[in-house]
Amino acid sequence: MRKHTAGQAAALRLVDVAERAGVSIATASRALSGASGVSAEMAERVRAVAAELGYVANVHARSLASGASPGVGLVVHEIGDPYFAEIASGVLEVADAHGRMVQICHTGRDPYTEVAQLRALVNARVGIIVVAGSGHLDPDVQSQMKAQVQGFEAAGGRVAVIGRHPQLGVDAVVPANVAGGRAIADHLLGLGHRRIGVASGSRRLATMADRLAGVEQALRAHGLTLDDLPVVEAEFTLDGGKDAARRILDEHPDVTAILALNDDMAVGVLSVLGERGIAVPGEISVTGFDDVVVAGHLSPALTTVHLPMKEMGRQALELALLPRAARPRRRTAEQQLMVRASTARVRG
Amino acid sequence: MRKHTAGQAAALRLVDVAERAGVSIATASRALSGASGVSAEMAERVRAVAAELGYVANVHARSLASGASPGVGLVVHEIGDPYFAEIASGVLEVADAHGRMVQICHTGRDPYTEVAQLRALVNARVGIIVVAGSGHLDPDVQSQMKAQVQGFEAAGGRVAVIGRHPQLGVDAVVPANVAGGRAIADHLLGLGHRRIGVASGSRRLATMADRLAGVEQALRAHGLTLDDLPVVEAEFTLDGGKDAARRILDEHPDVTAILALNDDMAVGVLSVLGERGIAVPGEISVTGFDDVVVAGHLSPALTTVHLPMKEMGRQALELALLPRAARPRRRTAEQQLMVRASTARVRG
DNA sequence: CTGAAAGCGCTTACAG
DNA sequence: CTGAAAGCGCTTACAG
Repeated sequence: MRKHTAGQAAALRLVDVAERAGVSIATASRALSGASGVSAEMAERVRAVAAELGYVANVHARSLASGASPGVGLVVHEIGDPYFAEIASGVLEVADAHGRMVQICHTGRDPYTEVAQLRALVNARVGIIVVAGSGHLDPDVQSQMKAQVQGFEAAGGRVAVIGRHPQLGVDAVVPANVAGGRAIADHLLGLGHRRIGVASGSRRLATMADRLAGVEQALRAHGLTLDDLPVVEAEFTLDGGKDAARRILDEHPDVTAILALNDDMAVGVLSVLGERGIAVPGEISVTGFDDVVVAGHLSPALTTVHLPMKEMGRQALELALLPRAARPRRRTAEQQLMVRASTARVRG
Repeated sequence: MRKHTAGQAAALRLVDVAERAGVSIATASRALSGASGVSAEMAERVRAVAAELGYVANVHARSLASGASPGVGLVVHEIGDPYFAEIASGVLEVADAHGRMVQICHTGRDPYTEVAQLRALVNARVGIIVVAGSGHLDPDVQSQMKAQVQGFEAAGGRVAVIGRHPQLGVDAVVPANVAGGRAIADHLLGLGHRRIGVASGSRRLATMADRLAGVEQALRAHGLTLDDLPVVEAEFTLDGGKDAARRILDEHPDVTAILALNDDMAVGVLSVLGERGIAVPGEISVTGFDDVVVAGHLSPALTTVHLPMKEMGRQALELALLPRAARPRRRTAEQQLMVRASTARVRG
């Protein structure tokens, strides 16, 4: 007896369609999957019957039989974070257009959790994986990531990453983090700032390394290096930004600007400056990075580096939808400096 | 020959574990799924072997054989929207804790797309569906939703919704939208505002109806009704807020406050007021609804109604994880008025 | 408690 | 081009 007959919901099966169309399930299967080896009229008839009945293939049966899966897995650090939410939006848009479902995983910003989520996705037999978090500089993390990814691709899976993942060897959409870091630091230096506090996330992340490298390039043109600046590491979040701001202000009360390595941190920085009654940009200038949607509406409107997050999400999935290339593809996502109200010429 | 032997990634199967443990696959299956009918030591041995080998069951095979699926589907209007991103974060957190993967779907705010996504999820054979968007007042939409949901639950699926969905008859987490609407309108009225423009999303949404009903309750205490106010319908987004603000200002230049029915719209309203050089709250007060994370950091900090979005996401999935009850459960998510800098006593 | 066997709903060589 | 049959990796009555 069929399962689920308790409800009226018992889904149609391929046999139902085949019977109604007067063909074998083999023919019905081929017609529906668009495979060759069926006459045009036969295929048309089967498809018409399927459409009429509202038949949709059971993905589990299909995946089990074919070994392939249409599912796409998306790994983000934290979906509540606007940066990842906007990327996810782009991924969903493209997935939708291709009739694919996306499974989404949190890592909570822990690299080993990321490896575990990757494994979970592989076990869930998705056909494509998009990793939206930055690569990690730790060799142990890298090799574990690489093992998962290679196993997955060897089995026919496709993966694309957003951000630089050293050594991973897969298709990637790489934001212009170095150029962005250079641009935002140049902007601050051009306004006369020299005592710049940097609010950074974990420096083990490739994203952080790249943004800092850009900052360093700009500094060098002015005879400075990062070592001359207070660079404070904290969580790469709003609360982390608060934390970093407090430490910068307490230990280096003479800073005239705080350069946060993402907008979330910048919001936290603004919040602490507000609490302490420090005027922005009157007394201290503040910058962010990413340009999340609300950045232009903050108090004050945030000077930051724009990155096209949604587009990055779209491109990553599009890359992964392409057949695997002999050598990994790489798309660069351009940055753009957005000068707004949170920065001004250095005081005094 | 086994599939996938091209790569080293050929996943282990239950037979591999069973062989290694010296038992039948039936016993191995029972041991691993925690079913009864296996001796404790046998079960322990099998589990040890599975752990050692790193075996994870193929979800597709398992779902196909058992008819049940551990997957959870999440339907949101737009994942790039902070309201839904925060809800999703809560859902993912609980899903993670239960070892379940979540498939996420966009509706683009279209009710018929929502029905279609529901159907897609049912076809994907998830075991649980969480619908995060507001219910719709259109009877045709309601009956289509209901048909999908009932079929799904009849087949053993579980669904929970966030927001009021009239007639749906499923477990629900319902935010205190009426009370919130009353509170925010009361606040404005208490400050002396009478000419209040309302920036609303589609009034076909239950959420909108409820928030407006709350506003109306507050108005009545002052001898007013909604009909006395300019209520402008637009997209329930930042751009929709801009649109609504322009129409309100152009057609009713005498308003002293604009009450937006969510924070996204409020941000758009603030943006237009800024463009036109209208001081907030000096000339016009502005309020939002939801209290997304950045609301307190906007320019000016937004007076709004706090809703615990992440917690709502958690609760919804927790409800859906429970066995179906005789009558639908309902949890209320409390609101809290957050008075910040965007509202002030009416001028002159 | 344990195992042999049927079956879940598909796809895909293999014949014809 | 079409179909009968094996097989994908599990679960679950059914015997023992």
